[in-house]
Amino acid sequence: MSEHSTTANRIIDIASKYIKNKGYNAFSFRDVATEMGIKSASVHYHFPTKADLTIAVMQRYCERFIAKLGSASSQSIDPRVLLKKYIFEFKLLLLAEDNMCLGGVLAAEINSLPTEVADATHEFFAVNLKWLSAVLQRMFPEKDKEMIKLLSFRLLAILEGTLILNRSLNEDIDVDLVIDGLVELH
Amino acid sequence: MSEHSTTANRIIDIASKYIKNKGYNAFSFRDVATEMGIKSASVHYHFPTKADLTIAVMQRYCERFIAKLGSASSQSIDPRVLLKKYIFEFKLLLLAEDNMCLGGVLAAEINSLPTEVADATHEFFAVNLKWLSAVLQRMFPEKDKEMIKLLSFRLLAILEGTLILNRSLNEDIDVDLVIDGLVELH
DNA sequence: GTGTAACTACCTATCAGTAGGTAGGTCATC
DNA sequence: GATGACCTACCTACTGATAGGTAGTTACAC
Repeated sequence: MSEHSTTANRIIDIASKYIKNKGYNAFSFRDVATEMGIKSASVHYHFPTKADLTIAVMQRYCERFIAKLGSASSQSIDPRVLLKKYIFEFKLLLLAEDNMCLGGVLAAEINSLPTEVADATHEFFAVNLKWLSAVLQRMFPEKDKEMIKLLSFRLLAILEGTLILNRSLNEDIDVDLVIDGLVELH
Repeated sequence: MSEHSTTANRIIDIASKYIKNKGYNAFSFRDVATEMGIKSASVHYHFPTKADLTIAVMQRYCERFIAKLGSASSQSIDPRVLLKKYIFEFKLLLLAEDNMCLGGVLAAEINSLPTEVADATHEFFAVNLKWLSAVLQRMFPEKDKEMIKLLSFRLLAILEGTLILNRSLNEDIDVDLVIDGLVELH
């Protein structure tokens, strides 16, 4: 559980927006500081390095999503409902601001990221795939683990791919539409 | 038809590798020049600005792909064969070096790109979708244009999404596997 | 209740490094 | 002698980061 001051949280808010928008390598402490109305040195006070700030952004992003999702294995809830919830929260939380996912942006830049940031990005996707796999396995108990892994991978790939395409084509095609009928078929 | 000297072509080769790897904002003229064994000022001689160089990279990338694909509407070829060819060339040409697509990397950074570069990225995906739509329409003549557009979009989204996920998860899941059985079902 | 130490949240000023880009020179080839 | 392909040398702008200072707050000792 990360605990940040209100100022630190505002910094994370703004940094999050900038990273989603421009990527890790194109945002700067000065960007964030200027929008905050403080100096870049003061941002360093809250987050010593750029990597520290980005990790904090990614951690909060990840934590909030998991908190919303809840347990993937809670037997009381229909996995089909859980899957719908996943898409719903993905759109609501992760795509808030600029219709883009932080994980996707950082993943594209992964080879020019500090290792700790790259690890945080890796972790984000790993957590997502784990959750999805648990739900899909409950939906299709007859399928083997490899197949379930592939289905989760495909699902997440479509989500991230849709965002990338929408962004570069200036379109706004709904992920629901792109995913529609994909899972039920199997 | 872009016509470049051998030096210019080598610069494009190296720049292409760097952009795929690190993205637009994390590669520099000095990177390219050093690997070429020349000075960064000499790279400016061939490509006045960073945007010019990146556009040249993207243009050659796009041209080569289209040249390999051939016409999507040539009635003599089974569209199913054409689609297989698309995936084949996508893997062979576009993913050469670092198993990544230039379009996907640039798309993620699109809001921090010079407009001309953003336009070239847009163009790349537009061309891809157009080609795919033509082929899919021949495969499914009964489907309306909107549905065909959606199917093309989904296909390309999976491809780009798979690359993004593979990259950040350090996996190497084959796009064929992720796509398998997707088109035939419809 | 005053003195003082510690802490928080900022500031100014500055650093070394790197970015993209330019001006002007050299030199071989045609 | 013009051109192409490079060079040296340099510029300005910006990057992430650090040092050291300051005002305001809180905590505790006397």
